[in-house]
Amino acid sequence: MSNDFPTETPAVVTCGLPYANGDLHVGHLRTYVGGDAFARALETLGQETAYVSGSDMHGTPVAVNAEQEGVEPEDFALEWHDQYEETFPKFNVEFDNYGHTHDETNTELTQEIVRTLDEEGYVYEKEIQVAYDPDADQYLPDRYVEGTCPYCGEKARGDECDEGCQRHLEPGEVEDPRSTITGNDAEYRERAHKFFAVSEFADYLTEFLDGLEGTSNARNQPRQWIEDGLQDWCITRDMDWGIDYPGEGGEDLVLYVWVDAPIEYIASTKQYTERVGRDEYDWEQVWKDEGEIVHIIGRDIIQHHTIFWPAMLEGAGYNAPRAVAATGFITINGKGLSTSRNRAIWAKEYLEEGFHPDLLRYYLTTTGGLQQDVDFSWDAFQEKVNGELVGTVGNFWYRSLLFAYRNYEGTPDTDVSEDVQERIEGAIGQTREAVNDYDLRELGRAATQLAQFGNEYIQRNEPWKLTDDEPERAAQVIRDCVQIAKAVGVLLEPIAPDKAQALWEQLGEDGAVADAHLEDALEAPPRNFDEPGELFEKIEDDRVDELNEKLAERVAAASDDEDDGADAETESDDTAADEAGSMADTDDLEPLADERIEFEDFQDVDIRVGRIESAEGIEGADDLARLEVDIGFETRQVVAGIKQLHDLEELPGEKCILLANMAKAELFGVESNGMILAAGEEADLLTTHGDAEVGEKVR
RNA sequence: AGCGGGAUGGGAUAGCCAGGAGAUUCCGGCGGGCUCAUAACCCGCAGAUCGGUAGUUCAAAUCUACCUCCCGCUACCA
Repeated sequence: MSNDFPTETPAVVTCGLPYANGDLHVGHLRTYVGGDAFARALETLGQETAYVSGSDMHGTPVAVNAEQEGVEPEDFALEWHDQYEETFPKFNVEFDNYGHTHDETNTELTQEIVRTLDEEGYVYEKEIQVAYDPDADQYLPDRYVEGTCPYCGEKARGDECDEGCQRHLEPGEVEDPRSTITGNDAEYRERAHKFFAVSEFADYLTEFLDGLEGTSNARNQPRQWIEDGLQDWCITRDMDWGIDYPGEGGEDLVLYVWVDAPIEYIASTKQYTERVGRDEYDWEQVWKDEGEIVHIIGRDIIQHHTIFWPAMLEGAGYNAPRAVAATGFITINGKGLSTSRNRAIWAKEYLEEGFHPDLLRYYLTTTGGLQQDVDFSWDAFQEKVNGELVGTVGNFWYRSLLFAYRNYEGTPDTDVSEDVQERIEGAIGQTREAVNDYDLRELGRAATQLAQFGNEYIQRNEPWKLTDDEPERAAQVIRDCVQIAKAVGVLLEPIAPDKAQALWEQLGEDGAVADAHLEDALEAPPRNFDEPGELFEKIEDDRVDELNEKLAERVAAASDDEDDGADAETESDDTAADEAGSMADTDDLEPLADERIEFEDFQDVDIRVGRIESAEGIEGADDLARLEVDIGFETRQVVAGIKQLHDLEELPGEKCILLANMAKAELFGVESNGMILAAGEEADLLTTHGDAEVGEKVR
């Protein structure tokens, strides 16, 4: 789009709604901080911008969890909503409006939009099979039901095949349905539901994606869906919790959560207008007339924002989004973030450790590209903070301002040199480009590289040597440095607003650096300012060790809990089995096979003598071990479920029996090329007791 | 099975969409400088078959095809 930011028309930046169902962690923060930084950067460019979001209150998980806690869904969700609203400002994530999907604005707007879609002929009614629990006398939407995936045959939830092919499942698709509430077998009943004719938008969406800005994954991923043929979308559910379906024939239906959730973007903007006035910001102009809509989301909800949502907007006569920027996930120490295993850095925890929010903001926005998955570790965090924020930015700020203060009581009374002026202009250009590329890392780099230039500049010119003999040149150098310091502050504000503001105040500037525009980076700072202080503090090694230990302990404790839980469930069985095993009670043995096979059949099986070369556990798997087995001709990598049953260190050197022509398989991402033979629950390894050589066939 | 992301000097990353002298930045190593500054900062050096193979091209890290390996989501059954 040639229509670069800043545009004549106002912009709205949104970020994916946090689902009111659990604590916030760094994975969430990456999206909200990213959106916040982007919105701030737009404003620095002089773009009229609103940054809005809200809590996602509806849907079955909230209803289910509320039920388990014995509270009303609304109260349950509101509690989380309140917590989110409190937490965001602590990370300097400042929404112009933060609402929730259950409030009046969103409820009304959602119903209005659905009504419009209906009137425009995009909504139709269809009888579908809905799972129904006859004992509990209720219908079972989405995750209230589980069963078998019709596509791959795996166990699946009502709304998606979570364990198998990952397909999104429409209501009525799951086979062998069972109620998750009662565990009862469910039956399918005919039930009239409302459908949104997404399929009619295929051509529109293809064109829409061609012009969509943001990250490439958001543009490419949905194309596959369109090529495969779009399915119409069931937009109603048999539930109490949600927004009532507004049209005829759906009196006891509520809207599917993904209908009203994105509409909160509009509703939240509307609330903002209602608060500040239409002259200040006009939500209708942005959403209906002309405006720049930018969605910052996690990469797990791309389809909703690039298929369903733009189709809804188009069908209801609203503007299409200009950009969808989808962030990658966060891993912790190289492993997947797991809330159930407590392998996560929680928002609350980070704050309790006493770290400044801007440090995490900087880390999350400048480590890796926006759509890249990013690893978080306290070591990397320390390295980035100490190296870039303390060493480069903080140090430059401090040495420049301190020198200026001591020798000139502020900004030396002279003009900025041409070279430095140009260098700052270059950084401004770099920033402008970064924003238009939705590249937050580059945004940060524009600032830190300028600070680095400042360090080189002061070093090269050595003003401390000039003050006596060449006072004018010294003043010039410091004048330049103070200007660079100020420019770095303006450029860094979107990412580290608090620290930038602190610098602003040290420079004796009035007002807020957040209100400054890029051009202000070239305006002279006040003539006088007070003695500056250090704005960034080093993180010591001891501190990092401590944090790593805490994290490790926590993760260990969580997996212990899990094991305990599992043990508790099966403990009696295990004990019984152990005793039975030693007594070889035939009642516990698998019955002998009745069917006989021919010798030819046995010939199909290629069993060899092997020697285990190495054995190591597989990360993340409790039982699986990766073995390298020498079978004479070659060494095979085999995955075996023996990790907990054997001392892996003792295995290398042991002979074993290996089924060599077993089909290859991949377990936990590790290829298994063969199968080790073992007996019984304890996986007692089969071996030879004579001098059979490695590679010899067993017959 | 599947889907997505990745493979670039010791480690971590950029560049790839819009091909053009074998490449960015950070950390680490080695050597030097400076002392205004938070043992900080500045300069220099070492180090790479840009995962593999084939192809398109005058030219490929960059495009195409295939392959190998890694990581995440799902799976503990080999």
